[in-house]
Amino acid sequence: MVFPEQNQLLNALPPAERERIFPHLRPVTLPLGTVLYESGDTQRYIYFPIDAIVSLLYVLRNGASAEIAVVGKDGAIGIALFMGGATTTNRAIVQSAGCAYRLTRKRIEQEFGRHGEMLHVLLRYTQALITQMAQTAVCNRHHSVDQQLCRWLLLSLDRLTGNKLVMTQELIANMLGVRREGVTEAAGKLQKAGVIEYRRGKITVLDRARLESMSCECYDVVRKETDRLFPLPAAAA
Amino acid sequence: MVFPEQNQLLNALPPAERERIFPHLRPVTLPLGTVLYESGDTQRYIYFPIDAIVSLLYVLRNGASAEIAVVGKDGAIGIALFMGGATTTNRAIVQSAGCAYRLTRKRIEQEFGRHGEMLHVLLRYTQALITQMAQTAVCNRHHSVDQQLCRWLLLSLDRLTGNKLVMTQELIANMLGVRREGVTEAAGKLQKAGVIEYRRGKITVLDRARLESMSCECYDVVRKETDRLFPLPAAAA
DNA sequence: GGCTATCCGTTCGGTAGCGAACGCAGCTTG
DNA sequence: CAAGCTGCGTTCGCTACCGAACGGATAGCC
Repeated sequence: MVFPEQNQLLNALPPAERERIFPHLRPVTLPLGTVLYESGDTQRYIYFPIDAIVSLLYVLRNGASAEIAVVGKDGAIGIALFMGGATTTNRAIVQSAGCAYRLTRKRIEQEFGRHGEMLHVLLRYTQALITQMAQTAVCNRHHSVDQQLCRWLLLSLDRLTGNKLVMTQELIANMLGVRREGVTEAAGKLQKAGVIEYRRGKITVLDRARLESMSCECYDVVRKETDRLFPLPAAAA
Repeated sequence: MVFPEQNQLLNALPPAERERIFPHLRPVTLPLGTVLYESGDTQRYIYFPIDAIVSLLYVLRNGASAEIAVVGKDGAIGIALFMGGATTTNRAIVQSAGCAYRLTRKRIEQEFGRHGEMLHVLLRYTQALITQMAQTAVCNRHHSVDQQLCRWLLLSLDRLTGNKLVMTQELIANMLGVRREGVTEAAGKLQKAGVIEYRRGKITVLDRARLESMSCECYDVVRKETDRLFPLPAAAA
């Protein structure tokens, strides 16, 4: 079973707001490859993933692409709805199948207009998202494919349960904005080192600690900043 | 003379809010190289540039750096103050000397809490900033130094009056996150082509149209999105 | 059981950008 | 005027990554 509280943003709401909002949440299942919105689309819903992972992907005119940010149970898709723009220049595509709750544009605008905790939660999340995007920009500039693959695997791992990912090298390459061969080579090294096991689109992470040590600092920075903005209930109490 | 209205965000405010806010604005001059805040600093002010240009720069542990976004009279520095985080993981550094107006943290929080037009303007600007950061990430991945230099010159040019920049190749290299030699080479090509004139830290843009055509699509995308979010008074009327 | 699509491994030549190093011209300073 | 610093041009070897192409293995499907 899935519950709205499994999304960390919804979970951060006080009881009164939960009661008000949760009845309007609608659960949806998101198959792999679903496009939640396309660049320039007027977005209709805001999505709160539970066990799905969604990538914000930018696609250039020549077809080349790069991932801007990853969103899972830690966040929401459809920021532009309450930022005032209604559209963005990127694409939101389901990178790992799963389910999510969604809210209509009208509802989220109403809720945002109340200036309750939902507003503050969403704004704080937006800042976390900005941090992730900034880090992605720097990472694209300065770090090797090897390092970036580690970062990417960790980001995905954090948003799933278990240590298995379902993801072809071709798709990872699209996300990282590199060639498939580059991913093959980097993944090969990780496999030889015994850090992961790769088999026809199924990745098993065997040694997470090593993966973290082989990643660039970018993963850690984003993670620490997210933890700062959204302290775990235990830490907050 | 400088006036608050020269900043496009302040200019977008209705008369009533201007009357309320403008008395609290304090003009400051920002010499080249001034650091408005450092990564992790609790930010004290929000700045609205008039003729200064500020770069949001990310500095890696090994000293390498990359620009995340450029802010001039089209925006504000200190987003984190109203997003709820108070700090960010980047540095804000003055890239072109000039002046700005600033507001204390307390004032901007008060103003934000009123839920007036200022809130909406700042959120819309935040979305424009997100667009610019996303584009920077993709640009870092896919485009050549030559193209990125053009993009960068255009971004700076838009935030200044006239066609001259004061900026060494060394500094540009830091912003773009590339070697100084790379900038020298790219600038050399532009100079040979008669597009710019470069002389000891002083750049004169001779042929802006050519510069635009030699730039990657990134400049255009960001510009169009900014225009969409902040239509000029003429277009709005 | 055979066919086919998908997914991954490997190779090869080409190139953009890196790191390091050196030199030179033009401002500034004493 | 000499000295020095700053900003720019140039060079060389090196590496990571690209583009294109091919081949093998696996899984699904009829």
